[in-house]
Amino acid sequence: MPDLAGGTIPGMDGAAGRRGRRTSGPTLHDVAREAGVSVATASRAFNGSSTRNVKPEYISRVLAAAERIGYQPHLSAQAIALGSTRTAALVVSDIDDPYFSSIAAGVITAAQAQRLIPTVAIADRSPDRELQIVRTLRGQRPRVIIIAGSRIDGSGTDGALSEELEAYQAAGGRVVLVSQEGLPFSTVAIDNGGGARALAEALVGRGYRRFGVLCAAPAIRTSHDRCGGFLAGLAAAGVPDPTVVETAFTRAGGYDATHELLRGGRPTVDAVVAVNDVMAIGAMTAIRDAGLVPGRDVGVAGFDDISWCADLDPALSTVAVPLHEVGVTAMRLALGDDRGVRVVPVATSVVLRDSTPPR
Amino acid sequence: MPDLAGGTIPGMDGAAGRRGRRTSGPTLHDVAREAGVSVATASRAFNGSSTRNVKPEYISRVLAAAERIGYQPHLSAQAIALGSTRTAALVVSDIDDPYFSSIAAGVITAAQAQRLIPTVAIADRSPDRELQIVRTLRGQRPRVIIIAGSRIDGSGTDGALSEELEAYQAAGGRVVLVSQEGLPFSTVAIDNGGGARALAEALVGRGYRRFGVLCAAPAIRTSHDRCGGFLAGLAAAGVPDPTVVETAFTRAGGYDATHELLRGGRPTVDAVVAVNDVMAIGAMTAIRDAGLVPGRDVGVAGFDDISWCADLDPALSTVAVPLHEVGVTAMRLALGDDRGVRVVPVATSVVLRDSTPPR
DNA sequence: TACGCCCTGGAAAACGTATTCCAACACGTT
DNA sequence: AACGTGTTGGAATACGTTTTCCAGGGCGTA
Repeated sequence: MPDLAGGTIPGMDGAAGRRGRRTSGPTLHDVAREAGVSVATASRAFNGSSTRNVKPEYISRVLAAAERIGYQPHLSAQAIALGSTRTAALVVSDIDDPYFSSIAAGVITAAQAQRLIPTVAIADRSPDRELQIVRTLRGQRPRVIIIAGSRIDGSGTDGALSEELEAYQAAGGRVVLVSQEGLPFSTVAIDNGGGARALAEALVGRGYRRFGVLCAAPAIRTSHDRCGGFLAGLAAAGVPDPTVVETAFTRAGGYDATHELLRGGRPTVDAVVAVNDVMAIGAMTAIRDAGLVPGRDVGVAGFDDISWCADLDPALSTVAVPLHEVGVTAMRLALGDDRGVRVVPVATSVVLRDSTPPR
Repeated sequence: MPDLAGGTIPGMDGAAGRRGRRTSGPTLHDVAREAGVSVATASRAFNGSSTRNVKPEYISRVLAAAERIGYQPHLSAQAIALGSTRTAALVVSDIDDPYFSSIAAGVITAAQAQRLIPTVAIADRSPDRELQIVRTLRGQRPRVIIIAGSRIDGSGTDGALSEELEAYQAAGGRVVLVSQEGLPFSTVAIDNGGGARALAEALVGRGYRRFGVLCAAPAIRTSHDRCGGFLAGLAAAGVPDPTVVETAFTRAGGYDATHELLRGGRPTVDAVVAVNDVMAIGAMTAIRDAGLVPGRDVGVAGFDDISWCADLDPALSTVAVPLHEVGVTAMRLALGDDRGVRVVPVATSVVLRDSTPPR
């Protein structure tokens, strides 16, 4: 097919590429030609190379030409030439969960502030998926990879994941984990244990004694830590062992477990405490469906302080985690000069509202 | 500033690249060498080029070599060679808002299913920011750009935005807008007007007559359409004109406006209807803060049916929008064969719950 | 046995940008 | 006026991949 030279059908393909290749948009060559300078000069005009000056007149001429033909530098080409991209990868379990979307908001905002392009992947709460994602992520050559999942201990993929991340780091990448201490990478460590412990003390202080604790599979680190902290707090306060129910780490899990807990008709617990807010919200609905009034008949508390806790009725008692800040911190940690593993603690604070009135 | 190359101290950089350039990870060359074949063959071994076969033995040898040295193809380099990337860009106003995070979940999931890399940008509800984002997005050369913002009419940037997107499309990109009819691009059109109209009829059917309508600035298209639809529905039902209050398109806006509306002590309206759920949630809280009971004293309704509507007390009446599906549809539309502008309608449906009991 | 064809591997070019190296030039000093 | 120095533009090369083009080998047919 020696069609080239556009001789065939000169209509249609207008600005299309030299060799029939569908080239997308004007290139630096085009700008240079338009401005009457060399590509080298054009390139320098944009990102004024250190150690080199380009005559102001040329700069403005190049900039004008670029503006005129609508040039935008090809980021992939830059990445190739420079040897490093300007993308930052974020892996979350489920972007539709307010816990993750708040963290994501922080990460993305921080990334944009650094002129980085944030990419986000959803792992669907599956360690296998997470591993697979990280693997393909490496092809992207992002500057940083931030993983805000629910670390699952002993999931079998941990070794492979570490290995993958290790290789990524060896190639110059930066890894930051959110709330997943235990793997050998920099981490934003949410004080889950301490917060849960403080919550236990606060609730005992308000007169609660018989607790139903809703936690997820013990392999889910976050749940494990929160649950453990809460139990420790109870023990320290000399309160008898609570009823611990294991369920899914979701709103539905909270609903189901509470439904089960309340089966007998009259409640056997003073309060239901869930390891996160969405579970607690499910619990509140289950309490209502059982014909009881959350807060009055059964106290309810969660964890995270997602944004609409205060808009519930009764407003939900919880442990506040500065999620947005967690995201920003993760990004800052990833971009910091400090190579090597660092753990940045993030404090949590108990917020008592009407869902756990004094009793 | 970029770390002025460790070139001075020759120690340190171990596995670094040939010319001191900080090369990230093994390349196809390395794989080829390791497998004892040429780069061409190695490349073909991975993505078995059409019109070419490579001997099975070589394929497995290459794959084994790649596995051994932990090779991942450099996506930027592929993008350069192929002339097109595998990224899909999503622009949202605020990822922390459940409306957008649900749509984002749909878009991202659909993108991943197509092995595309989703990038997301946050426009912070600012048209200027949005324009700026789209501009820099073009440098990314994404296959598709999906914009789920709150189109703001007459914001002054509309022309420039269209121009930018037009240029992007001309270069082979695909643009899809979510719920922003009016611009000359393919759109997933949420039936805001129809849904609002149906809501009006349903509420009138339940006995409500005096409405307080909370909408945002008329320039915000979504708000405008919903508000207009609701008023039309009321008019059609022969109900007297409601009190329309203009406020911010957020939870705080809903709260403030309702607070104002209820100032006189005894409510002058039967129901408060907000143009989205987060505003309605703010309204419910304001109603409570005024010493009234939402649902019983004042009906409340929203729009979107974000996930926790049913967990509120009273459960929030609203107009359901299949947000996840909207995201998926946007992606499908973007990837479809069909060039040219298409508008895919998405139906909405009224969901009456306890926040608007029969009156 | 010779010819031609299909098949497959390798060398080289291309993608768009940044940068190194070289040449040309202006300017100040002697 | 000659020389050195500092500055600036342009050609060429590199980045990692895909793809084209070319050459060599195996095989069937005449």
